[in-house]
Amino acid sequence: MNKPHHHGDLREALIQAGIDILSEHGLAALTLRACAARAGVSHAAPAHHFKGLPGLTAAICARGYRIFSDLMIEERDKVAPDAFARLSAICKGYLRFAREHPALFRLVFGTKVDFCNDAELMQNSAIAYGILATGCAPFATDEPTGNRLEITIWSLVHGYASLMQNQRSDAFDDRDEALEFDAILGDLNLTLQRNYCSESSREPLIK
Amino acid sequence: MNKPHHHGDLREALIQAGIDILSEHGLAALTLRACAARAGVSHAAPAHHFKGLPGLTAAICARGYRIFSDLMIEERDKVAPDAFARLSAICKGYLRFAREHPALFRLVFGTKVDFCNDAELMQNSAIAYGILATGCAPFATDEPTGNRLEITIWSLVHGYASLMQNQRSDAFDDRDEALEFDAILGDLNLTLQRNYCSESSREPLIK
DNA sequence: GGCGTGATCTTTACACTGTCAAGCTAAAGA
DNA sequence: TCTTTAGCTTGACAGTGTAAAGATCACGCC
Repeated sequence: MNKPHHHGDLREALIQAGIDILSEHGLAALTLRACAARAGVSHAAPAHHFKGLPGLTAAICARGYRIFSDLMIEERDKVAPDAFARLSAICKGYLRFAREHPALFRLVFGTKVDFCNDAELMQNSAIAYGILATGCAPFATDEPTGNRLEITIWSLVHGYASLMQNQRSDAFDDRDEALEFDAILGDLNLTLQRNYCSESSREPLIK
Repeated sequence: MNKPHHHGDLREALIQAGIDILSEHGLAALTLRACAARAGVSHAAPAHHFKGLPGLTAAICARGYRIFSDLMIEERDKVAPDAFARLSAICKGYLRFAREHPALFRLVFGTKVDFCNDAELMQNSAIAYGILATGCAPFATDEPTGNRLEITIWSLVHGYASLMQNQRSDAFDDRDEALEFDAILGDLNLTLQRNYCSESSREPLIK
């Protein structure tokens, strides 16, 4: 056999195998052995890089959060420097994650992953939520309700994404989801705070 | 052995076993063999009543939806005959389901259950969502946006319940969730529709 | 180049899982 | 009473994750 004994970058290959398997075969197909086989190693090899299946799962989730963040950033960077447009775009990215990566979405948000033992997962999760929080910030007051607005929007987009993805009701049939969610966001009648109004007017000058 | 060969009501016992196992040991402990053992039968006995593990899972979900509906109805029936109070109470029941039955919540909303082959599951699901829809109805206009309001509230309460249950962010630490969600619902500034105003004033006369 | 060490993998074994099929038990109906 | 059918048990098997022993090999030192 001319296959080297040492893979070279097995940890990364296993994570990517997991992402691919989720994408092609769904959540039920994500097993340690499937990932190992796909990476071209024996079924017990992953044990060196991860603390069992839970460890691999956490690492795939951490990667999932990065993909999630990238989609939100991608959508946000497509729109004009307008606070509402930006928030709307970030939510669009959120919905894209659910739609384009259904199994990964379900893994990330539906499984009981042990956060405390994975620094990368905690970091990537915080980054992802931070993107949404910055999208909400222009509309948040300095009062205690400021945090409530963030919870509201987060609950809204997360709930919508979950229900949309489940497609468990006629209510979600045949819809342009991004368009509808935009309308829902509009229904909230979000009010820009005063300090953010002045920043908005300054931005064209910078560019 | 004085144990009868025929259990007598095995289907029901297996479903209840599943509910108990979820409650006591969490979602990962829900196996065919665990349910069979708990019901006092061999591991292959459930195959006569359910189409494998997916069939048992679907039946447990159907039961889960009933528990879900009961909680929403229970909370709704505690409050005054006021449209907003009723909607708020229904949402409180929704959040109670997530908090009091975390594993069941995750099973019902997080697993890919095959709906098309289980009439009871479809029916119970429709009943549950119907309760929420009736809570929204007094605030829905006859315009196409009427359905949007239902989606909005549904997304909101579902997202909030999911995130609260996951407890993945400091944003959800140390909170009275029912109180907060009430405030969030209040933030929406829902407007009663005209026909419902007249019904409200008629109700005391009926009683 | 040889040797030692540690990292990285393979192999083997085992227990748990769901499913299948044959066989057993017993309840219901003729 | 006999036959049929429902309802279960038993045994087998393949797939799963984990543990432990063993093999391979990369690297550094002499």
